[in-house]
Amino acid sequence: MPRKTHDDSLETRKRILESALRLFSRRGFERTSLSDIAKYSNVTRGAIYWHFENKEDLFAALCEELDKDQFSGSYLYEASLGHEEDPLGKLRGWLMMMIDPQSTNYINSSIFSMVISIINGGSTNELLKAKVMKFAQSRRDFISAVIRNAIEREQLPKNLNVGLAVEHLGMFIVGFMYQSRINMTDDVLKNFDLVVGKEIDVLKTLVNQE
Amino acid sequence: MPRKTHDDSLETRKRILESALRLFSRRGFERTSLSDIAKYSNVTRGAIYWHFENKEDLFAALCEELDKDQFSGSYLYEASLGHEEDPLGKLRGWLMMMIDPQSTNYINSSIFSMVISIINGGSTNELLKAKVMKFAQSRRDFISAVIRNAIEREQLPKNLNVGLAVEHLGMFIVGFMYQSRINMTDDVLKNFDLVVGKEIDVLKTLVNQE
Amino acid sequence: MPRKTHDDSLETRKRILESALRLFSRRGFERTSLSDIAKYSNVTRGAIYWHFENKEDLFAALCEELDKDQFSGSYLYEASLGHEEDPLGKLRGWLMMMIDPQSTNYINSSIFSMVISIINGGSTNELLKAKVMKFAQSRRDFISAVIRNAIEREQLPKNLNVGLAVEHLGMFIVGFMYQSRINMTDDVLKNFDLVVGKEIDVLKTLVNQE
Amino acid sequence: MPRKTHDDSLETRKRILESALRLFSRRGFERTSLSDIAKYSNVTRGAIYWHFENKEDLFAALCEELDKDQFSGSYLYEASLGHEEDPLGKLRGWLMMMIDPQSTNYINSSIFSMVISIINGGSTNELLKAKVMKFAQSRRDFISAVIRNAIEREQLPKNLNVGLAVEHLGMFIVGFMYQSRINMTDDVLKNFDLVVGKEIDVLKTLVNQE
DNA sequence: GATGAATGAGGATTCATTCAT
DNA sequence: GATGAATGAATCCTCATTCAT
Repeated sequence: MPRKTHDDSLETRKRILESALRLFSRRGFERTSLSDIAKYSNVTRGAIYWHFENKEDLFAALCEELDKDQFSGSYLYEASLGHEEDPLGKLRGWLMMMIDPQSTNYINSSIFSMVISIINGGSTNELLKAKVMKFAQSRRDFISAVIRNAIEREQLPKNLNVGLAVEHLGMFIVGFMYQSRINMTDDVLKNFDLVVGKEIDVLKTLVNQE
Repeated sequence: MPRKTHDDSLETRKRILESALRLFSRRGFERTSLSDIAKYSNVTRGAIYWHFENKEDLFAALCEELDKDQFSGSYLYEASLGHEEDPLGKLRGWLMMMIDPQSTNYINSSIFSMVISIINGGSTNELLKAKVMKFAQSRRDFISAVIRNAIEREQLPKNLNVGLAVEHLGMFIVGFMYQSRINMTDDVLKNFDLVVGKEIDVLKTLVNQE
Repeated sequence: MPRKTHDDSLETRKRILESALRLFSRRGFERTSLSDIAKYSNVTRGAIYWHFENKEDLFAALCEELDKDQFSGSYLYEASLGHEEDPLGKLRGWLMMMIDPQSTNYINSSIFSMVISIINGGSTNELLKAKVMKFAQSRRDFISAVIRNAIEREQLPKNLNVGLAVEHLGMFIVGFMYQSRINMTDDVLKNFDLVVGKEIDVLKTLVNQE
Repeated sequence: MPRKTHDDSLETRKRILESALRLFSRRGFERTSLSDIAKYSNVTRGAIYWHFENKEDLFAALCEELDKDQFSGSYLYEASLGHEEDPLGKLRGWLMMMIDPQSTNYINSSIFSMVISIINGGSTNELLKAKVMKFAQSRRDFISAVIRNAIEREQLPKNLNVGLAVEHLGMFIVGFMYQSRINMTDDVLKNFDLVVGKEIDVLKTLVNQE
């Protein structure tokens, strides 16, 4: 039977999004059917279509949602604030959470395989691509703010190539994520603080060349 | 139609594998249908089933094939040979080829999205998973050989944490690959030699900690 | 939201019926969804169900509505009145309006495609069929009255086969309608007065045979 | 199990087309599902998709098929031949067959409701529309040839407005068809030879006006 | 009176797979 | 060795309909 109140409706929508996140990130966009999501959320397929236009739109909405709160309240968010005194330290803390299964950082990361599947996989829906891109871009922007903050606080050199640094961090994050999925040896997990430290060290050296 | 010779048959098989590589790496495993591959290879779907048991088997065969010659004749291959005098230099050269669309390194790299899609995507075919894992492992082994070689030649420190180094390089490669798919800024491409240089610098420091 | 007055309610009902007429006649019964009608009327689907039992009932109501005023105030209506002195002239005028996109005659005509879609399309709702039939019959009755009137006024022969004449006119109207939808050449539109004239000439000859 | 030989395949295709004709003309395009057609032809839905790209393509193929043989061997065909001495007589004979349930003329006629549903119903498939148009045009061409033939044989006046005549006949045919579906009185069926005669009489008068 | 939420049946379409030839 | 035909299950999506509010 239909949900009665507006709140019930929001609750349903939330349940669908949560299921979608879980299943998409577990099995990928293609291998997850709306049926799966419906079952997992205890709603009918029709309900999904009430809240979202189609499967791609659901994904786009998911991206938007994650975009909104992927960093809120996180170390990264704090690191991006102007008054933060140790942005680099916070960034480091945020990176360290990538190996903590409890953290949203950990969960959100898994969404990236979908991002790539959508962008690269030949979806012809330009609107969807745009939203997904925006999601990816948002992370860039956040990191960019943190880096600028760190320059301000003289934790990073003045002549840093900010664009390059942002991208380098992106490679680091994505690279870790994927490797860890395939079959990462314990070596990395055990030495993750070392690895993160090296990444930050490298960041410091990515200055503009004459 | 005339009975095909053994050579013709091999040729067909090769054409199918090539098409599969191209299409899988372009659109992903799920979004590529056997129909697509058949069309692209100018054979019928039936022909694919003559050469391969099913779609997953085709993918596994592809992995095996790539495994065989993904590094043969490449800088990486040379770097792994015992008599190579500058293994680190060759490794560097190999990494640099990741931005060259002509190189097999470039093409093969893109196969990794599939690897992840298979491993992560919930395929229940253990045999397939095993083959795919083996493929991924093979790259590890090769890189491992190179690194040992470099230690031998004193280009890398004796107390290097080899496993960690291998994994770090893996993260670097995969990270670059995926970032470049999403929307990498020119910053990285323009400074790719710098970036590769930093990675090698980091490698040198990944020593076992007391 | 405020409780609507009785007038508001009638207005809503009217809006729905108007939209239904427009959309049904444009796209046909099947291809028009209640959603389409709701959007076009700026009401919700639920509102439609308040006023009508279901889609078929909406259609039936539409037929009844059209039935009521399809001819009121038109030349045909005037032609059917006992005191009309030139019924055949009025009939002619009414037919001429079939090529005038502004006239209701033009619009109502297009409702016939639906009528056929319902009758022919295998609806199992006998009540609906009856209503639709009644609608079609109503036109017959009107035309019949006009023809009798014309006989009275000696514009048509006494021994006219009235049933046949009515049907012949029906064929003429429907035939024109459909042909003009497919791809009628200008020949007909340019010579429409001639064509209408011929139809009336024929009418005059449809007398009972010995 | 799959059909074995090429002939079997043609047989399957034919069965599908026949079922489609029967069901489409009985229930209309929209109300006929591919499932219905599959069941009626004793094949699976998949088989339909082997032979036709989609539902619209099936319809287009049906039109093409009907186009090919809608007039072959009929009176109309004979009437269109240059050596026919009584084209108008044959035309008349062809028209008379519209009330014979056994004749293809009778069956084919019913396809026109679909034609209109497609053309008018908002299909966005331009290719389909073109094919359907071609089907409709083909009838025009045939009738046109007959009329020219009749002029040649001096059965129709030299200064006949051929385009108008063709269209008038079209209106007559379609008009009859639809009226007979709704609820035509016996008056027309009983007097059909009279009605057809009148139509031919009218044809003779559709001359170009000064 | 009307809305918003949800259902569920059914429809078109895709696609891996099978198999007689 | 390879093809063409066919199957059938799964998937996305639409839509009439219901009903608590």
